[in-house]
Amino acid sequence: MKNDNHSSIQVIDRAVGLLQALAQNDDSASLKILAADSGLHASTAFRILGALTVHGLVDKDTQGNYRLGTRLLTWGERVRSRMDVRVEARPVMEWLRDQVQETVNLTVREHDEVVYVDRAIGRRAIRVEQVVGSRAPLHVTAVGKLMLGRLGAAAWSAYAQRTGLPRFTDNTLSSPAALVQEIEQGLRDGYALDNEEAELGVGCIGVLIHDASGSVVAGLSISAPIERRDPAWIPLVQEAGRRLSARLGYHG
Amino acid sequence: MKNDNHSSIQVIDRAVGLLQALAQNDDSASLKILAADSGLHASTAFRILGALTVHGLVDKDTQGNYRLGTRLLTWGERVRSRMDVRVEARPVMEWLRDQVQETVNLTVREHDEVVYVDRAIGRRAIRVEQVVGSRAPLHVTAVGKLMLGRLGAAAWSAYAQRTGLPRFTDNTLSSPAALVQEIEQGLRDGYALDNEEAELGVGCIGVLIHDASGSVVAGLSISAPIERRDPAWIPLVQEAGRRLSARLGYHG
DNA sequence: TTTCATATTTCACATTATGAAATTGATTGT
DNA sequence: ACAATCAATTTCATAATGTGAAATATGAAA
Repeated sequence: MKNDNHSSIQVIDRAVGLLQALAQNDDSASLKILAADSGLHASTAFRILGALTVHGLVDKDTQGNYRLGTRLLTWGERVRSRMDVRVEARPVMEWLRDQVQETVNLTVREHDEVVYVDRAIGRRAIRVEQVVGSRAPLHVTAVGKLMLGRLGAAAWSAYAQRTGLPRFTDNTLSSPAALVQEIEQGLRDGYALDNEEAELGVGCIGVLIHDASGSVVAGLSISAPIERRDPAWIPLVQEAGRRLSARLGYHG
Repeated sequence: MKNDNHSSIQVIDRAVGLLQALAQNDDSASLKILAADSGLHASTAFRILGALTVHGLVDKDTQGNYRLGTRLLTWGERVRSRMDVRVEARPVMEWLRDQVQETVNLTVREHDEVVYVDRAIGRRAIRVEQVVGSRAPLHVTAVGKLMLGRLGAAAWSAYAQRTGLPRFTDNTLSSPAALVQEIEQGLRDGYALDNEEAELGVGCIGVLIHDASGSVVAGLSISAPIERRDPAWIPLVQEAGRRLSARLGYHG
């Protein structure tokens, strides 16, 4: 390590320096200029720029000059929508909650689990409430099955193997075949249900939320005592999902 | 190099892998999960994430988990506005050209020069035309002096030393003191002039264009035969600059 | 065709990044 | 309150990587 800052890695410092130099020019820049701006030997700059290009952080224009690559747009959008999603979701969640008088949850996926990040609590005395910050495995939640669905078939089987699909109730989908069927159905329908799979007595209707780049950034769901859950709410959840995705710039 | 792809640098591949893992989780992620997703040893992931954090590509939330950092938002915005600026500029340039019947130019800065990237040609038979793709030194153009101005005082003197401020006409500002005075005036006024400094007989009025993050992304200017240039056009150029910046998301 | 500037490739080796092990800190269970 | 467990962080010997100087290739200009 070349300095007291023990969080320094020379190649990363150099790569970021090159990206900064690209960000400071308003158009594309030649290898010579980038090497000069970053203080690097041209062959070093050349190789680092090549590695960044392979990953889409840099690309080359038609004259062979370098510029910032579109991967940064994608990641930048992830940062923006992370900042936006809770703020944008609040009025939509309250709208949906007021339509059906039940709790509305906002979740995000973290690896094999959904994490409850916000909620609009239902107005009835007997209601479902999830603790913000709490988690549930993907396969036992409506939105978690959709999130898993969007990761692709290889991810479904890897998830099933990794977790063993533990049962939470008699209704939990515990075989890979049943899970795959449910996921495929949910992707087709554009919504999914939790039929007392996580907890007896609790039923959910969930949809996915997309950002401007089309990526899934969250899940939105109604949770209610199973006897009150009403299939008539499905279009309302889907409408809320569309509204929130649109607020995040998704127009797919 | 570990594979045939000669554009590979291991640390960059690893850093990008970690950033991708962060992008795929919808919320922040722990070190353990990131190491597992990326196949890296925890101490290796720890150091790489630390280096990325120093540069703002990653940050840690209040629970100590990692997430994509705001520098990516900034760079992503640079990519977006590069894509947008020419498209958004076209109607504004045509509007401005129609107001004054003279050529309107769009430029970007590349190191010590402005590059002409688009134009709306004036309608009079005798008119100023710059070739798209051609360049001029910053100090002899209206917008170039403003662009240099926004880089800060240290950059002004470095530029003067590096280039020697070559004279193009008797009107070129060739002393550092004269250039500094002109730059400061332009930053105060919110526009700058080229008084036959690049070419005898040609006068310009220019303003800077900003993107949503407040960065300068381009310059916009009218170029006319000096005897036709009219100070009454200054508010029109400023209005065109505001319109174009607003279209790019700037609200400052 | 020749010249020149920039981009790209090669390679010996100096320096960096690595991973295994140890240590520290936080959380959970008793 | 204390012990156990787990994740994060630090240390350090060294293997492997990234480096820069030199050579070569390429394309534009004269």
